[in-house]
Amino acid sequence: MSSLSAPDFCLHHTLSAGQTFCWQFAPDTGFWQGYILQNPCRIRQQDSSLHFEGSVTKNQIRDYFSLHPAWTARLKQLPDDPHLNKARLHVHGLRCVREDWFECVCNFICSSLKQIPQIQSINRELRQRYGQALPHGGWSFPGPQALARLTETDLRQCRMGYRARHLLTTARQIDTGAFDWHQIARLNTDEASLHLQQLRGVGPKVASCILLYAAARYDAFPVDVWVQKLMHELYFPKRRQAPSLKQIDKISRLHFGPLRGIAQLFLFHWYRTSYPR
DNA sequence: TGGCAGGGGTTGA
DNA sequence: TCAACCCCTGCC
Repeated sequence: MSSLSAPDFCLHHTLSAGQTFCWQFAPDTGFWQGYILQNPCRIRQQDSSLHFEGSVTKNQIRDYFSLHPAWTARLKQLPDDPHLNKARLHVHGLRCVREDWFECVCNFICSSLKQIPQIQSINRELRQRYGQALPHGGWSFPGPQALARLTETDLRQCRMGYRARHLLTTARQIDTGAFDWHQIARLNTDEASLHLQQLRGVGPKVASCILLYAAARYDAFPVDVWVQKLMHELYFPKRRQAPSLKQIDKISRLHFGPLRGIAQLFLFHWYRTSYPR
């Protein structure tokens, strides 16, 4: 068992915030079991220390959980907003993960009209059916090439329903080179979002999630029904109708600035788990 | 036990 | 703008 210091970090908030779907919590041992860059590992937090075992390195853990001083510095740049301040207090230690990009694409294509446990189940099925057994246990997440070889019927066995067609087309778009992930680095976030939306099953919401959780684009602002609800309730309580997606996009830029994605992360997780109703 | 509504979007008409 | 898309869960 190895350890590393992780002050101002909460493993539990970070892994239950709907950013990543390859982790499972074992309440009896207090360990989270999952994968970092195809490395199976078990991690437990005790105060400000992380104890872990598996084939993962300390630096991989630091990169995955954004355990860098830059993160703390970034938080200081968030606006002084009463709701956001409350959210930051309630879900203190929540950080943005840095997920593998292809796994992130697949997770969020499968996330439409699905709840977290179902997305986790699809991730497990994809690994066990179409990944490879890893030397230290567990299964790799299949790459685009492996998925592109499959049929829609194969993918439907992972209980993803109509999303199978989307996932298969996307895997083939990537495998044939019709879509190039590395383009993202050369584009600003709005352009990168449009680039991602060339992939089948990727709309504005899924594209923003991919940019935020796999490309560390902290100005990406995913708007789902929860964010729409919280923006309405917290920021426009007098309006009868919920603000439109376009209005929320505009307001979030003005109100939260270039780190609006981090603001979204805190508000979303707080609203879903601790917001008093 | 079974029927029904609804859910963390996207597509295509 | 809106129905259709699958499957799972919670509720009655």
